[in-house]
Amino acid sequence: MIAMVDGDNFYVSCERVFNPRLEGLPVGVLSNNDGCVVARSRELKALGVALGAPLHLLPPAIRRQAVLLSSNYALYGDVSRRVNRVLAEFSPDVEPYSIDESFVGFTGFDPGALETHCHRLRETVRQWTGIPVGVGVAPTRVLAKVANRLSKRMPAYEGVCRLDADSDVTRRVLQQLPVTQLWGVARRTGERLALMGIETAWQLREADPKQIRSAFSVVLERIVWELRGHPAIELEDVNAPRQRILVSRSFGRLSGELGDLQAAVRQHATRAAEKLRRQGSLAQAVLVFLRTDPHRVCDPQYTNSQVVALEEPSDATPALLEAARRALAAIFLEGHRYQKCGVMLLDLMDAERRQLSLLDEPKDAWRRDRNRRLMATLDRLNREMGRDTVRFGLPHADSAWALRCQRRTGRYTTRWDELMRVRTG
DNA sequence: TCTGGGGTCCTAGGACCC
DNA sequence: TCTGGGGTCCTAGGACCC
Repeated sequence: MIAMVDGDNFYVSCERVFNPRLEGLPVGVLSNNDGCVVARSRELKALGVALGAPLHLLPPAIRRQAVLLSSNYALYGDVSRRVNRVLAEFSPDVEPYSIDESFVGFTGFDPGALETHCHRLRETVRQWTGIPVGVGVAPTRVLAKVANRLSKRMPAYEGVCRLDADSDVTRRVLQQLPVTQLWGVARRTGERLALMGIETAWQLREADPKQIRSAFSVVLERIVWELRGHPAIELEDVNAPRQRILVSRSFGRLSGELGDLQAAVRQHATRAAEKLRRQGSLAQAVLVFLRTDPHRVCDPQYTNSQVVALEEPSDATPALLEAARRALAAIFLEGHRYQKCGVMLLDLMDAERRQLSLLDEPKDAWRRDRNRRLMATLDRLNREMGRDTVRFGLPHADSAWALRCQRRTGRYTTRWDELMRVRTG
């Protein structure tokens, strides 16, 4: 059996841990740039605010009534790690899946005692971290997701719901569940399934896996097997190195200035390089993209991207910055007002397994070693003394591309200075 | 005025090879 | 009228996730 554990309104719950006055109030957390609502407390949901609702389209009455906060990912990430440490007390097999969800394997545990065990798990997470979680237990991940959903919607379960593969309860649940509510089935697939007369999770479960595979894909076939209680989905290790690294942001306001774009691309490439070194990889190519604002239908639209290959695989910020600069120069057009740009690092490889070239000369090895030590020193300074203590190039003051996040609460668990605001603020 | 960011996997189809 | 066959690799794009 496997459990899916996930935080109730996770971002809101994190905020409430550090500000109990938010309990009982309609609270929302906003995306980057304070753009739209990405997490809602139960009270905010009750006011009819949809997930993803743009902030500027919320009725004034709701904006007055609700507490709307900028997102504070440093805080949420830290709380998430704490929750996972608690889960590890209950099983050696914890697989973090996203910032607010983890699978917990219970292979070899006494099936009869599982629910009691999960109730204790849930209470301990609440006590030690302050985060309320729901727990869904089932033989497969897809069913565990369904069970998790039930654990939150049906008060009778008190936060822990178990679904066995062939019980009457499972059948009734799946018969009432629209197929698009399943993990891995979204609108597009739902539309095509409806044409075949498959609208509930139960109907999908009863479909012929081979037929599903040929009409759709192996992905959907696996979901059929999982619904029947046969595990078919393995999770890739979230700690495995990423295969590509993307850093992008919408601008705080639109800009047509090359200088603004260059500054933003520099910043994104710098961040991407830090992520790259943290996971011990080298990049072989850099992609830069930019685009105008698709919501301004009257403005001329332009979107483009360019890949620049590096001369040799690298994790050195200057090499990546230079490639990004050239990529941007290749696609920048005067006369557009840009809304977003980003930098992607591609063809990543393990730094330990660099292919040595026959053409290498001693000075190449020396240069690489010097670069490596320079980057390591820079990362250490920025880690210990604060981000951007040492950086390449200067930031623009009041940059057009800077994020708006005026409603952010303190990063209480990772910044001493901001923790103090709890007491003084 | 104001609409997020960062990922993965799979498939189809083209290029290329012998 | 009929114009090989089989394989690999790569890329773009679709679909999905949180």
